[in-house]
Amino acid sequence: MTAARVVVGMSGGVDSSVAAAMLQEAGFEVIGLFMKNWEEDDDGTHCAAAVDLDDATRVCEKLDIPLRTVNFSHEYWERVFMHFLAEHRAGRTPNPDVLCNREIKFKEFLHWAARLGADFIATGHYAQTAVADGGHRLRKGHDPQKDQSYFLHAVDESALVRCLFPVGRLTKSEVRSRARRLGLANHDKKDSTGICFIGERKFRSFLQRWLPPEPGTICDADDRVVGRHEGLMYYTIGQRHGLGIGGAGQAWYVAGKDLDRNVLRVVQGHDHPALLSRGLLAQPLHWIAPRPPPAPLACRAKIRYRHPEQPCTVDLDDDGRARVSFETAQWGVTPGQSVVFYDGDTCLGGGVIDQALP
RNA sequence: UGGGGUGUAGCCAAGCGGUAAGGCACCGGAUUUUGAUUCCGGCAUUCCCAGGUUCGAAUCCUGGCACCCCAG
Repeated sequence: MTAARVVVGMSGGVDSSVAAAMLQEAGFEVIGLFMKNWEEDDDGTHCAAAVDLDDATRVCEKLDIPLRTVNFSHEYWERVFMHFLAEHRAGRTPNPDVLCNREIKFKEFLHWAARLGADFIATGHYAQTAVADGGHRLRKGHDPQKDQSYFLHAVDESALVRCLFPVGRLTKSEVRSRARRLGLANHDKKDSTGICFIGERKFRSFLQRWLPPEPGTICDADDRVVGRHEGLMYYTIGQRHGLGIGGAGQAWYVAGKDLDRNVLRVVQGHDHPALLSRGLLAQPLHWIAPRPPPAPLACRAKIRYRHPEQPCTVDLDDDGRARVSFETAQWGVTPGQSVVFYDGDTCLGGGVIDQALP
């Protein structure tokens, strides 16, 4: 009998490298795939993708597995980046990586692998899958510090069926020591940050390339002018730096945006009540399983990546919009970001925050 | 023009004869597969200017200059 074939998305980082090695050890026929989904821009300094391809190539040579490359830049641009820009234009703060996973890594990549006759695809995500009640579930990664299920909550269950996350049952340090034992050159490579496939950027000037400035005033809660902004789309709720407001008292934070008047609303002090929300509305929603769960649903929710999950109750209205009520008020609830629901270690799904409720 | 007050980093602001606190902003780094938050580090050889007293002045004295407030 022939070994199952798996295509591993290789980023050039440790996690996907170790994932490939683990699958190989487990007896799979492993094929590596390096995705290039962003065309280099004028910066010139961002040759990181070339370094990453280099690292992926060396790892695959070491493991003696074939490495293919593919370019989904067009799909990324159309289905992820356009939406990313539209959301910013609307004054919201999108999470492009959530979309990237749904549209590119676990859709385009999956289709591409299927055409190659693959039985599965795999990535270096810190997440796990499980079968329960006859369905596929998404579970948190074993390492609580690295769990990336938040970014995967929008992936369709039908895709999860064909996904493997080998490093999901390891901790980051276990992954690194495995890489070291395997003699992988990238065992000590720094974790990647910034938007997936794009990398770290000076965010405002990056956005400025597509969204031209629309300067206006910055006002406090009493509508007094305290500064000037360059365009509402460049700021996000809870943001402190980059406002340029000096003077007496505590630091200033972005509390809201008045799009009609082009006014950025700020408040003084991290603990200002205007930064706290008892609840939120989210839409559209994506449920993994069971979907949708019976409402009202008592569970835990994350408002952003790497924030402790919060006990809450989720109610659904007729058009499938969620109303989330937290036990304790949450800081900096931001429209455009994802709210992701958990039942223990199971990621139930989530949605896009539409509105923070006082 | 009289009377009072104030002039310390981009902005607030302590200091009141012993060799420039702190906060905000800004910059750098850490954390981070979004954006934020958070954390750590940096940030006035100099206190409006010019003289003077003193071992020693941002602090005292003299004279300017600027701004603010109250009178007119």
